[in-house]
Amino acid sequence: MPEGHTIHRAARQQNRHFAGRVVEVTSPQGRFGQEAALLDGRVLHNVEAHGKHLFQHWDDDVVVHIHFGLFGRARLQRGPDPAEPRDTIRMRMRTPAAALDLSGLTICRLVDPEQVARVRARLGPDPLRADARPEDFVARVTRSTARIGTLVMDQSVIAGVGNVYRAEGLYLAGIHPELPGRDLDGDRVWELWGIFGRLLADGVKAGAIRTVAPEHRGLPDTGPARSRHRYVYRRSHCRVCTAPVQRWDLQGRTCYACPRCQPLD
DNA sequence: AAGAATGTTATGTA
DNA sequence: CTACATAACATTCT
Repeated sequence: MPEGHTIHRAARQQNRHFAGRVVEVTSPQGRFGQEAALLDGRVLHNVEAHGKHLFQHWDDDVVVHIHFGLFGRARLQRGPDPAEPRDTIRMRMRTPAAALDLSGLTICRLVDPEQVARVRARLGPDPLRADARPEDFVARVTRSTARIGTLVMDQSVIAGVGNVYRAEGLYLAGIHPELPGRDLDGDRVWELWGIFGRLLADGVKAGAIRTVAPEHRGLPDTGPARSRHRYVYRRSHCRVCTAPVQRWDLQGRTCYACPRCQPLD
């Protein structure tokens, strides 16, 4: 589930329900061990997202670094008596008003501010952050011989884009994933940045990835219901021109493109 | 009910 | 130094 929009949404949700409060932290199966005990009863100050990374800032400069990986999920329950945690829960945060269960995480560790800086130094600009420098993205792309389809998935090039946004963003830009970055005009790369920014912001708002523009929603759609809100991702036919969608492996991930709307030139 | 999936890193190769 | 393949790890859904 998680691309950048999910992580920023989680940060927003945690700030809304837990920031500024004393939080009970538990690790039901002991999967977050003594570290949960260390956090338990502290005040959570602020939660921040950079790309797909989440940083919880607790009292005394204690920071929890979280990464959702492919399977990570955050489930919120309102009210004073949440259901029993299921056995995959890594960390449960709780106040009298709400409980949040985190599962499937690939990273969940205590770090200090220097380690936070080290992680963030490896991340490229995040279109959802005010401090993003889009020119860094444009420069990296236009200088690289790597294919644009692999560049936009590289978190040091742009932070927050995953496999769905890759497929849909490149589709909207009319760029074929196999094109080398350096073959693209700077203008088109700026445009691509804008598209990712808009898609990610929409994703945060909607809590789901829905990329189809209003003018395309009325088109007849033969695709399965689950891909109704997509142009090419996991579709057999292009949402707009109905050409068969190409599907192939790129760096171990399935890549999708419409050969007609995304010409290879 | 096996298999695929909105992810990253470490390691080896050319 | 760059690019890319592979394996390992995480869990849920169909």
